[in-house]
Amino acid sequence: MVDQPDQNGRAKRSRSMSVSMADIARLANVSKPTVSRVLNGSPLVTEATRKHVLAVASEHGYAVNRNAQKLRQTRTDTVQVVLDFASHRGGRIADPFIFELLAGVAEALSVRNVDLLLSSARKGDGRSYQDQIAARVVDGFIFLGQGERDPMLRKLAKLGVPFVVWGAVDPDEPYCAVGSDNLLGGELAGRYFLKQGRRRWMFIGNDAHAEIRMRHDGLTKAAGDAATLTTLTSEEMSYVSTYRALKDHLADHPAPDAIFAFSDTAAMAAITAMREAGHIAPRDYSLVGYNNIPFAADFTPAITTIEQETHLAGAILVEKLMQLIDGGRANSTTLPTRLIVRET
Amino acid sequence: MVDQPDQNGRAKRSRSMSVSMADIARLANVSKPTVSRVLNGSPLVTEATRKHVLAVASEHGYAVNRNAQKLRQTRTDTVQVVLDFASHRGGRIADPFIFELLAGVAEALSVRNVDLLLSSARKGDGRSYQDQIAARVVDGFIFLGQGERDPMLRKLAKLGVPFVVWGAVDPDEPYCAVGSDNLLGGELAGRYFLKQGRRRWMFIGNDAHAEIRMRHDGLTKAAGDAATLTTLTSEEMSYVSTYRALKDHLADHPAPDAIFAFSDTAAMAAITAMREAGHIAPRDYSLVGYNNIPFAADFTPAITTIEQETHLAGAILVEKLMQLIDGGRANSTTLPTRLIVRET
DNA sequence: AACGGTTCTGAAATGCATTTCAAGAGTGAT
DNA sequence: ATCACTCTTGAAATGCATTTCAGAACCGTT
Repeated sequence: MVDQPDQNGRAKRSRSMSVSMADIARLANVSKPTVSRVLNGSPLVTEATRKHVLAVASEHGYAVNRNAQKLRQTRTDTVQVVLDFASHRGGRIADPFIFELLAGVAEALSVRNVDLLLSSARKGDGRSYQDQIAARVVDGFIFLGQGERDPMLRKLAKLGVPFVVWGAVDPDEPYCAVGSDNLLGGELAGRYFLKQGRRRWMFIGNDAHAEIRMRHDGLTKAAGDAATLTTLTSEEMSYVSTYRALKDHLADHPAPDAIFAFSDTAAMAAITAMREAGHIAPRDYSLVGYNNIPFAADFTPAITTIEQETHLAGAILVEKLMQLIDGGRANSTTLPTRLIVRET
Repeated sequence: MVDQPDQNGRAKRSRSMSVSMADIARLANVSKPTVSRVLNGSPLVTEATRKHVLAVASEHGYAVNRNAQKLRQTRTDTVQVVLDFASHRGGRIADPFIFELLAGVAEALSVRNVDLLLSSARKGDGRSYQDQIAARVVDGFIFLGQGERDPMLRKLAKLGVPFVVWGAVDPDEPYCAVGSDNLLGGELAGRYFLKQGRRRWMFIGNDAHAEIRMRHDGLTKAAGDAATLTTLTSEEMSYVSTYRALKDHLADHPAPDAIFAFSDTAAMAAITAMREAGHIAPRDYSLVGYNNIPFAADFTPAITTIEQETHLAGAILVEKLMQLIDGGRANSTTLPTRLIVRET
């Protein structure tokens, strides 16, 4: 029934190579339904038959053909995770944050025995996502780190495609988004600055991204009348561009005594630029980064930062998506953030 | 035939919701085979029928049921990428290197229209991988960043499961591995040191990993009689443990005038530890890291490092795997590495 | 011994697309 | 008008597991 693979790591694929449920049924002297029931843990079979069938199946290395199975069932038990690799490829990956999020999602799916189909964000109009559902490839989608693709997502939501998004939470959007409480993140940074007695704050980040804008808003809220706030923005916001922008700024402006950077990478750039202008943290200014990337703790000085709980985030994203797939509804949520105080 | 999804992002799932090829055939007044031929670009159909069928299909948002399709065909056009998330989860992710590799693989698969099933490395004996093949879920595997799982891989190879591995290339192993030319990497670092006139070298890394051992070997080879070589090892080799180990070492040993670190992260730790002992690069010593992580260029001082071509690596891994899946053979290859000279 | 009630098992229908093989339609040649 | 061909098209078989429904086997009752 099954051909022997040869030594060279290469299986001969004769026509009837694979074992089917019918084969197992025949070999075990039972019928297909019985085999099916055994394999699916149905309580309707006798312990004796169960053991016997299991033995035969295992002896022949039989595994249920998942395609036939999925063809018959409504569920595919597969979720597609859409990642924006492209934005990373050229400019390399700035933050390992998305990777951690992916790990969290992968773990949560694995616990539920759901497969993870990974794909890169397509240029697309969303039609390809619809097709994936129609083709019964996946039950739903998790979008990670899409910057600004709202129109497509809105359309997808209208079509009834089950999906969840990691990103800014906006109650007006018709889909379920999960994201850190960015407003709180900004506030936490602000309160920390107040406690340190800082009064001339700077925010580094590009408000074009909803998530970053909210961090900015949180900081503004915390500032109130107690502090002044300047903003440093550049299009790209990589390490290098942040460094340059800050250097330029310091050339003809007074230095801030507190900096809140939208990412730890930007925070490191800020520290370097400030040091070169003679300003040392925490002596001359306080600084808070974002994401708590592994290296933030190792940097000299160790960076005070806002942590987003990636593991929890993955679990919640998956939970919400499953609710949608089960035909329920799921509303957006923000996840708590936490200030991790280090040297800066 | 198709129900309207309602406003709430939630499709009603009535029994006969989905459109099948038979439906399209009926609606287009042709037979199933004709629809199938149209959708698969067969040249056997008239241009007129082709257009008509395509129009009907698109009008009804029809997409071929991939499960039925895969059930019929021998190929699944899906590859499983196995990643060692677990090693990252607890201790967070040290290097973004694996992520870049993943991006390279994802891109290469996407070009070939092959789906990517992402999974975390299981404790497993390899049985689960065999089952994935038997269950016709995937055609083969790509293992990324497995440290030491050779016995399992050897077994898998003997079973004829198509797979490729990113890692140390050992011609004695019965499977196809793709990896950087670590020996060359070590040599490049050594030659660089020689050119700088350095004579008292240090290698930082744990030889338990085959890849790292080869970098060590390459360095040793370059040293020849021209330089002395000490080795600094710790079990874990994170930033912190590397930093501590080097600090301890410097307390009662003379400082090296050249350091080759197995990773850029370790290189940063080394720079910090050395600086605190009063040794500044490149004034007092030369340093070469590994992987060219994005931050290596941004660090102060900018780190000289060895680059592994992740994008190319992804493409090669995929190419080799496809050869195996097509029933051919594939032998292991090493990919060129490149020294990127920066400040250190 | 006969009946009602449980348990367990199997035959057949079902989900959907691909492929083989044969037949139909159309063209040109004789 | 007929034969030989080439193009297109369709009926039916196939791949495999799940589910429904009916039947078999067995138990305890009366």
